[in-house]
Amino acid sequence: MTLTRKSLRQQIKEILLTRILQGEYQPGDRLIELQIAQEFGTSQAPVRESLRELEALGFVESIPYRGARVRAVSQQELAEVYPVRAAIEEVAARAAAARLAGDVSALEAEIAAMHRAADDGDLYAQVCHDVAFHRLIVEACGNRVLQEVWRSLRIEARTLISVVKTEIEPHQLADMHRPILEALRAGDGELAGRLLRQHVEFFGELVLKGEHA
Amino acid sequence: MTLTRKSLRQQIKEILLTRILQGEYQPGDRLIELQIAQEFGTSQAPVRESLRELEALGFVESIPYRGARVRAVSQQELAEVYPVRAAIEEVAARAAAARLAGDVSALEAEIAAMHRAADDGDLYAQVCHDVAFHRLIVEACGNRVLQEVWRSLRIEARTLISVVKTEIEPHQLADMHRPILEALRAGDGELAGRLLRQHVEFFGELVLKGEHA
DNA sequence: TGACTTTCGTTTATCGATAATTTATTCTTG
DNA sequence: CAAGAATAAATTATCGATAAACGAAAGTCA
Repeated sequence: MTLTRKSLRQQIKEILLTRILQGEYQPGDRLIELQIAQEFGTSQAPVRESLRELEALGFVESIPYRGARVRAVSQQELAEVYPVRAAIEEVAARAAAARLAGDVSALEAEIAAMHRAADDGDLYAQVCHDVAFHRLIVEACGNRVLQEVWRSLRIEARTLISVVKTEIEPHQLADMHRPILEALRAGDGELAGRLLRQHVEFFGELVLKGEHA
Repeated sequence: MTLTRKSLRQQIKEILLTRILQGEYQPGDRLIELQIAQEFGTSQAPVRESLRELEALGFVESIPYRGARVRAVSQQELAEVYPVRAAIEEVAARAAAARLAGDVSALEAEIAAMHRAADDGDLYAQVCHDVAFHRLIVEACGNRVLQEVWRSLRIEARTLISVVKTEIEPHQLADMHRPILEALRAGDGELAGRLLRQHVEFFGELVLKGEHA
């Protein structure tokens, strides 16, 4: 009788992903199938499938017969995400304005949480709530394809890197979300979209500037 | 000595994908691992991995212990692709205008090919060149992330469905691309982006209208 | 010495078989 | 006859072992 509800593949994938996101595995580190299998007391097969999934998600890259490594996210790639994000979040905001019907309480809560995190000097929490704010808008838009694309950008994993490299006053960062929220409250999707696009593009430019550091 | 250069997994994946795209496997059809393995004379493992990849690509969906099926693309999903496509192709066109430096010969060739296909009444070829036109712009933009997202929309697989359901005169369809080309030739990214966005949105609306059919 | 070949250890890719799970079917039992 | 338990059939998930490919190190010959 197993206590586990999920498949081994799923469990292993999640553990590996956690390790990658938390930096336990560094970019470039090799992920050797049998070695990992041994650690978890499983056979090679589920580990192999996990790695393939992580490869599809873009966290790992592998070469035939040479194995898998943690993928390094280049500064260029990081910067390239922003124009795409800006464009699809604009679309999301336009659609979200109508569907939210002025109910922006969840967004309000995220801004408040950002301020709390800023007070505590908890950078990680601040990033989480920042991302959550954006995710709420994307999820409110009702377009599944858009949501899937947004998720595929893996913004959680990348934003953290960006923020660390930029130098913005945390409370100011939180307040930058307020005009977007107000536009959504007013049901003005056109405005909300434009503001959100500019907001995201602004950070894209910050990343570009940080490139010389 | 094997004649095959690629891994079994890769080969099987490609064959299965072809069958799905060509409609040999219909949406909802079950893909049974051992059955496929037997057909190709391999073991279950490479088939299984192929199915997992196709699942990640969105062509197949699977439920634990219940197997994989060819994924059905709903009309809704089809319609939802267009706003996303419109947004990212707009970004692509803006960037492409600068990088093409007025060299639109490849685009010109695709429009010509569309007309030839229209003359031949070859709908499939027409769709291919239509998609190729858009792909050329996306590839010219230089943003790898954007390209990856565009590919993930699997426009080849979906456009075919759309076109079949719409009733546009083929030559007219081809000519609709010309203003975009001219804007790119003139290096006016802003205009090219706007035109391309409208162009894609136009088809999105066609799909919506066809929904009642 | 230096380019080429061979050998060896490591790791992935594939295999064949078994365990686990689901669905359908048959068998109770009231 | 219907509801539920037990069983059977089909299929996926996992295993342990083997084959194939790669990279590095040792060996060979001019």
